[in-house]
Amino acid sequence: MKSAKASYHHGNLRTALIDAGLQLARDGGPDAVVLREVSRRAGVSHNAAYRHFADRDTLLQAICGRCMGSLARLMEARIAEVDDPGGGSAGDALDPARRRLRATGSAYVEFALTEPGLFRTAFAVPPRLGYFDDGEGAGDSGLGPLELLGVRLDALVEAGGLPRERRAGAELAAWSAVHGLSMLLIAGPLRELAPGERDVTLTRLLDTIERGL
Amino acid sequence: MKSAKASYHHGNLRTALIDAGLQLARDGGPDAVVLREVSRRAGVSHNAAYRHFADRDTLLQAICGRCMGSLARLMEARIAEVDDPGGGSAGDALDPARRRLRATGSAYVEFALTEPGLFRTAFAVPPRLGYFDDGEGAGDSGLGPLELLGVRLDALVEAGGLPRERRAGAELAAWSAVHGLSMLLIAGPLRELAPGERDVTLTRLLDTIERGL
DNA sequence: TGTACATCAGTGAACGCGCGTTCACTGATGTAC
DNA sequence: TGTACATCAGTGAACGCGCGTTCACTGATGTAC
Repeated sequence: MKSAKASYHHGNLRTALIDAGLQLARDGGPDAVVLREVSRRAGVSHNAAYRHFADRDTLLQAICGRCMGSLARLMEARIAEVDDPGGGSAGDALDPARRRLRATGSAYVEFALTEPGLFRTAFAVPPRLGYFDDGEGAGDSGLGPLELLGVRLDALVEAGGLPRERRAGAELAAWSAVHGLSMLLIAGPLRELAPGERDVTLTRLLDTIERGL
Repeated sequence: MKSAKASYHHGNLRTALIDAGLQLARDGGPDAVVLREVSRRAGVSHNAAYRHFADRDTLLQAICGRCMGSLARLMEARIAEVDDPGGGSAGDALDPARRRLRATGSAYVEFALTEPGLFRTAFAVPPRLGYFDDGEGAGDSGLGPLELLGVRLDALVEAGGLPRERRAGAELAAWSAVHGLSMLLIAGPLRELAPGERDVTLTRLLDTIERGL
């Protein structure tokens, strides 16, 4: 029986560093992901991280990917919660398709509001590095937030709720809307909005998008 | 004839500090607004700023206000560029109203793309301080970005292009959409998008919003 | 099975940097008489 | 018009802090024979 903590070689330091960084990001956003503090929390000297990451930016990039993955997973969960009314009448496919699309958007905003630090970090990939470089940023289904949205839009087309010729690029309009609302609510001029007003605003925004698509 | 530069008392240091800070924000965003560097650029020792601002955050707040004002002014300018077709047929009011609304939105995104540092700074008011505390953040008309948008929506209602019962809260849906697109384009996953694709995306987004309102 | 050795993941100390803020001060300005 | 003085906007030095990164190193691990 060997204690992983006591051993000289950590064994899984890379993961431990990312986990520690996630905790910092959760509390303080991307700027709080500080290499020395991350190492401290992983119980390791502050230069050990260089065995696993080229520099601080590369570590942050990995953490950003994990944040994006968390966002994707919440979206997946909320989509899955929308129950299919089952059999029955023919045109019924439209309603669940719409509800799942709405769930996709409101899960996005929910994540931003409940985990603002992680949300901000998801979009804080250092300039010279890329988003989605490795397979990170995806949820359990292997799809990222944008792709999850795409699947919902495809389903809406199938269900007859969205003209096929308007399908192209519909992701970006819908994505922009929920992303913008999230940003305005967590750090922007709408950050003082009362929770009740936030809900009303989100509902109206989803209505507007649904009509506009 | 006295040289303002040579005199011991600066005369207008407050404004000079804000101007210097704006230059830093323009180049590097809100994090680049560093009190010592601001003072250096204003040609003054690094603690002189405390005669005019309580601390760094208060200085940044003032700079944020100026950034928001710049955004408002570009919006005003682009709205003013939409020429009214003048007299003629009755239903003509609708078209310019729509075009001005679109100009409002595309000016917003234009500002974000051409002045990303100022744009990001406009929305970087320090947490404990407020947006729009003083009369800052407004353009030449005295209205801020959100109010300019509101005026355009009112005009659209007058012109018959927006049902009156949907007027309430319409700002926030439209604002969220252009704000989200801006963020995704300047720092988010869409930052690699080619300029041509950006234009297409913006056009589609404005179409979607216009239909959805 | 036991030993020599290469490899690799850690350590400790140091470099160089820049920041925000506070302190006691001083020089310039404007005002009262 | 001239002078004494209060006020105020600056200065220079220092405090305390924390960061990212690099260096030469050492202790643990696994492998070849």
